[in-house]
Amino acid sequence: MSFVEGLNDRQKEAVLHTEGPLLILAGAGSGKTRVLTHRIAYMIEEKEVFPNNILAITFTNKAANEMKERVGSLVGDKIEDIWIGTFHSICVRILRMNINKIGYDRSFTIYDTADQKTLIKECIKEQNVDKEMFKEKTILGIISSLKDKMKGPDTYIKANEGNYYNETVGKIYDLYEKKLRKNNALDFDDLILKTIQLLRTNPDVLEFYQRKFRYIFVDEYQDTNKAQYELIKLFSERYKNLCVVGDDDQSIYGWRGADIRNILDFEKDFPDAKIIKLEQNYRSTKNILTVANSIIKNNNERKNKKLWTDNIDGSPVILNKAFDERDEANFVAETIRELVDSGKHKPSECAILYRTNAQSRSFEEVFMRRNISYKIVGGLKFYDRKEIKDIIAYLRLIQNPVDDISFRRVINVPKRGIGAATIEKIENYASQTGESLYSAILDVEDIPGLSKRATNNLTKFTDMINEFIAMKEVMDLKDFIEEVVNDTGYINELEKEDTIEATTRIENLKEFISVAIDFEMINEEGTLEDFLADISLLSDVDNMEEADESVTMLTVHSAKGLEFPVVFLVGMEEGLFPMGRALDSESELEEERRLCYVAVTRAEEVLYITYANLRTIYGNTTYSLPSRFLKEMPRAIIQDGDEERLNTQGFKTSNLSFGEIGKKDKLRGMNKNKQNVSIGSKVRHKKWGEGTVVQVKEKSGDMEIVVAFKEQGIKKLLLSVAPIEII
DNA sequence: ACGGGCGTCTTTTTT
DNA sequence: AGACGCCCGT
Repeated sequence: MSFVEGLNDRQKEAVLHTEGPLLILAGAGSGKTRVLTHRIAYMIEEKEVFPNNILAITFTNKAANEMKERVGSLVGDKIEDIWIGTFHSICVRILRMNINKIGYDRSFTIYDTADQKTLIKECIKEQNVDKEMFKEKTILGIISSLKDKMKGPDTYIKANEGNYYNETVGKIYDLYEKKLRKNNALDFDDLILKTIQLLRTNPDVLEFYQRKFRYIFVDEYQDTNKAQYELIKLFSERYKNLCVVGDDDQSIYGWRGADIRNILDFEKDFPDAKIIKLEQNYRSTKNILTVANSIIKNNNERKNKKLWTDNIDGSPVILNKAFDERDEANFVAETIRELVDSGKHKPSECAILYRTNAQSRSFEEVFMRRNISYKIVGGLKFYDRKEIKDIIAYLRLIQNPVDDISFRRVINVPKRGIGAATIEKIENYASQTGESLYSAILDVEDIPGLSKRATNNLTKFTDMINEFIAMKEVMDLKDFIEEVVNDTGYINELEKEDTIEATTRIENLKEFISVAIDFEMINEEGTLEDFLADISLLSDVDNMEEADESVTMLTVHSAKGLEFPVVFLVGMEEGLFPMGRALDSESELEEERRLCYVAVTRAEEVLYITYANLRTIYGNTTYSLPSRFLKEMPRAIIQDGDEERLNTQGFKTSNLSFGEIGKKDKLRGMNKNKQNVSIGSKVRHKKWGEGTVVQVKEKSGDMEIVVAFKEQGIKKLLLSVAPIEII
């Protein structure tokens, strides 16, 4: 069997180049996964590389599973010995075996964002500082970005001497780290950082993994941050057989610490690196690709690369201007209806891509009303639900009793008469003795000031948890979790509630148990520890079911790596896409542009782009201009779906060229003698009917008027662009 | 221990 | 607009 059959020349070259550093610049839809999987298979089957000498790192579990499946179909059982996983899961695997060497217990807990928040709140409180000035979200953001850059609290404090705010943040950071340590817990960033620390301080461990990972792959290299970069460097130092795959044009996580320089500077960091560009696209039509190319070429910070395809021209990209977000949603719904009724596409082949999650609402409303089934990716995650977090907290406490965050979460859930006053007494005592909360209540008599009742309740609690700790050793996972759900009285309390909400929660818990069953099937030797680590590294896209008959709605970010025959890119307006605050920085604007590029390249056959004239964001209705990115698209292959429809709705439309769309709105109405508006004037609005002006004020060279409409209530309008006339 | 009222915030989120 | 967190009253 040949592993280069059916590949193009560039792809073949990438498969055959197995020794030394290699950068594969893989454009969207250029068959990168195919190259990666074939390259691994080729190495194993033809070059006699041992599977256990291969490490493949991806960013998502989904990508990891896909790779496992595809490589597995080429090499069979040997797949078992290859380390394929996300950065985080690979690190967990290494840490589970070795973290005791840097002073943690191997049963460590992984804290998610919510746990981090709880912890940081505690730190701020303990520092006794003005919490108006030190917002948890801001501080968490600073800490996370420092961690991404591998800067510890000490360096930060030193670098900010004399700066009260920063110094204080540094102290909070320091406290945060100490608390994590004390709870035997690691946050997501720590998984990488502690692995680096482990390798740096233990030469034998480092050598072991360097020898083991003789061949290394990293997918989505453009999204790596400093810490991940350092980790890869450590791993690959010995053999330098490092193959990274990425696309600088698809770097959209800069705001999370992804450093685009990692990919732009690969040749500098790894001399003698070979670079292969994959520019042939197998996914999209020529028309779609032309639009994508003409957008991305406006960026400066990029490698020179241009996608091309042998695919057909396809249908023109269709642009639609809507009146407001409801109108926009109706257009999308109608179009999907037509596509489905005419038998051209299934609902599951259609996706709606937006910039912010909040935009999904208008689509949901319209789709629900029209009975079109849909699913939303993102939003409230399964594992973020209260009942799931509660049960997980129980499991974590059982597994790692020094985890105070989990302790606090469950100590009085369900209610067992242990209130805030009692908890405070425990805390005071524990902070004196320096032990964990759970350890403190094991000797409950030693804690001063507790009531008889509280003491009793606490004893019952420790008896229960201790029993669980003993049980987990002898029971299988699913039975054990069921036991916890029942014996804690959690289900009981929900059943008593007898509300629809409580029933949903019970359903969710059942779902959680079936997650455990699935886990047990895949991991026969899996322990509670493994299970907890596994689920804390899961995301929403991972659980996306395929092949059902509904339209997918998701943010552009979540859509990365996916493809759909029909894509609706919606909300293409200045201030929304690109986002308002990205406008003052060139690099942020470029990231928005890459985001737009990612969106466009998700489409295989048909691409619709829509924008609305009027949009309500945060309860504020404003007029918006079409996105600048629209003006970067070539007029020639874009069909303005606008005209016909607007005419039927009675709106004026003009024949201005595409690049002038922005001006169209400004021009309209300017000659209508609107200057004489004052408080009390009666106006008629195209959509909202008659109203009375109640306020007039100047706003950035324009007049903003506030109008009380008879039916629709109070609206703010910009005089120059609002479709109103004075009556 | 719980609920109501009020102020605040609101981009994206692979782990 | 809507969600969330916090404070205070019961």
